[in-house]
Amino acid sequence: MSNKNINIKDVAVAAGVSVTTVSHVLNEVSYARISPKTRDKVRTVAEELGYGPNRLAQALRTQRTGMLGLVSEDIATTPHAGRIILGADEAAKARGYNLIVINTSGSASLESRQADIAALLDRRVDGILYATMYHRNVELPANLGSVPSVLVDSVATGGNITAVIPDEEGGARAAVEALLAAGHRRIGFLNNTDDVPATRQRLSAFRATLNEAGLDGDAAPVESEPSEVQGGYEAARRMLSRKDRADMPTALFCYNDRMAMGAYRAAAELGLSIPDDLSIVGFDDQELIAANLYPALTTVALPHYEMGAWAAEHLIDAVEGKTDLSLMALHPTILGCPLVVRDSITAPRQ
Amino acid sequence: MSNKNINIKDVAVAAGVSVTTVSHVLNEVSYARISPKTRDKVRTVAEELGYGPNRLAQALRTQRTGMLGLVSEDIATTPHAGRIILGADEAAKARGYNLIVINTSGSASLESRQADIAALLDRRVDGILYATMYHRNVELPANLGSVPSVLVDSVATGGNITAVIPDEEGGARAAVEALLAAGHRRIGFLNNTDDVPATRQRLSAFRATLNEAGLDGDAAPVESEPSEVQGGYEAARRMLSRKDRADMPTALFCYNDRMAMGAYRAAAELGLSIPDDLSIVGFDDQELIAANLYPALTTVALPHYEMGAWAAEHLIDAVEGKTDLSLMALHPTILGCPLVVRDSITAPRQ
DNA sequence: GTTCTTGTTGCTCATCTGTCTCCCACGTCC
DNA sequence: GGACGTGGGAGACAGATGAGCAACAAGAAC
Repeated sequence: MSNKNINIKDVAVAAGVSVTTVSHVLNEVSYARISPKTRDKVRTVAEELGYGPNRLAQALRTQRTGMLGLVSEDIATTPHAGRIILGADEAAKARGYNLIVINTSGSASLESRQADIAALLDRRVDGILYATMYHRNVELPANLGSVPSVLVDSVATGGNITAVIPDEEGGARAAVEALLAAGHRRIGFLNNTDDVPATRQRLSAFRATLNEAGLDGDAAPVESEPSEVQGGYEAARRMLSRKDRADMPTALFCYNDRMAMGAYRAAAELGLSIPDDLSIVGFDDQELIAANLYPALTTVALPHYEMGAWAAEHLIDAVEGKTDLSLMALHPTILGCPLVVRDSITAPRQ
Repeated sequence: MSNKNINIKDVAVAAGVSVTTVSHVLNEVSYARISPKTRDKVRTVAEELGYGPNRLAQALRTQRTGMLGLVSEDIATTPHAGRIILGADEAAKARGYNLIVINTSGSASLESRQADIAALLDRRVDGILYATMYHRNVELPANLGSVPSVLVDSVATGGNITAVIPDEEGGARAAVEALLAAGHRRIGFLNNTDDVPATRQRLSAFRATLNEAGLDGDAAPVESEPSEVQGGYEAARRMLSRKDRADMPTALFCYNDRMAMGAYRAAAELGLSIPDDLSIVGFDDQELIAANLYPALTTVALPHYEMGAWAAEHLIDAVEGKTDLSLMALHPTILGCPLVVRDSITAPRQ
């Protein structure tokens, strides 16, 4: 398809019919009565000429562009953004849509983000996906509301916009349960210091899961540091340098893979071998880290691909009138965070 | 700007002038003679109404969409893709263009990649950026030629399409020179086994740089493995387990940061401390790894952001007739790979 | 057996989407 | 009657869409 410079009129002339007929045939207009012979002729000619409709003209007339705007915060900083884009792109492509991707920074002014949305609206996108790079409450540009939109990986401060987010609690639960299942009873948590939902939810799930296993979740050791490698290192040093040996955790649940990476180093320095002396679970499944640490890190995957695909899918449904987004806007949709088993968990010694 | 549903006619009516006049004023058409009063009036009204031109109609009329297609191979696999997109997006945005991003897989069939290009052409993008995720020769879809295009991070097998690639040799040279400058004389190279240009070019630059320093580059030790962490580990084990201690390298140049990560582990196992016993330089500057290893890895950065920006910039120049891409197509443009100094290099012992 | 009505089938015409741009019109002042 | 200053009209871009027009057949009325 799509030899530029061939338009519907060329096809009409070559097939010896009117433009209208070509349009009717190619769009399979239901009420159009056209003989099978003519239909064949039109289709054959269109094919031969390599005709593809000019989507601009089409969009102008039908008031539908088949384009979705994807504004993504900090696209380059994390590999997560790529997975969201990939999921959205594949879902969109499967339904004949394309993505206009615009990068914005999480620290960008509201005006600049508003300008990005405006650019998308000027292009008459059918809907907008607004993706943030970590699950938190965001303040949305006001003009976002003028077109169907879905939030990816965050919820809006004002509420009432459809959103998909990861199941932080479920993921944390899965991580802790994996440690419990391996036989661990003294489990520590290296938490983040940022005030984001994930921090609170992973912590509460951590405690709750321990409580449900008959342990004292509220007494379980937690050390908080910034969620980087260095923070993980320091939190782990503190936690693993406890006075009483019998008190020391045999397993660590880390807020993310980067902190887990720091914990690996702390363990190495303290002469603790992973997983024999210390089991570790991470969170995020940043493959570059998780798969490449030694031993490879068992961790919880964030469903970025799935969130991107879910968002695109439902946005398109809304655009096509198959769904009412406002109904879904009441509560964010929560997608599971599966455990990715590698080699960093085993039974505790003895 | 861009309150949907407000069109130029609304502005014309509200301002009490014709559509033509509004168009003339807003586009600052040079030959249009319109009184300052009228101009003010039109602009004020347009502002008040929140008018923004419908880019679709504009594009249909002017035969220019202000959109660039970016087809990116394996967008989600590496963070590099994000940097290319970011560079391209920022350069494009600065000139009023937007990007339609389409993902494709490096292993996708030529037809499927051709279909992606076709979708872009149907949307009448002004030009196409074709980004691959590692610098190699690619076979391009034939329909790419029908619109100005630029290859990012690779060169075409057929040649004669403008391309930007990283300066592999310069980067390797910088890495080796950093080791030489620190005083190292016995330097090993952990190379990749893939048959890509980078493999050959980094190797030849490695040898050449040593030769120029008065050393015997051709005798310098090289171990090749797949360019992953595990490969780096194995190559480093072999290289660092040489019979003769006096023969052992005091510094390692690694094909990429992942291999360097493997080398770190090998060094740790062999009781070699980095950088005191062994200096290491990587390549790629994958921040997640390079900045987070301990000690932080000195490495060579690939100019992905810069390549994306360069490509968008020159593509737009070509679209706007300011540049003739075919002139640049003769030789790929080469962008520098700067050394990123961290903590993994120091002077050799004694 | 002819003419008229009615119904189908097959396809086309006119109009619309929103914007740009070439060309023309009108008035005024020398 | 030009020159100048101001502004408007009518396509054109490429396609979508619904009303409507021929052509023909079958049945009805005479």
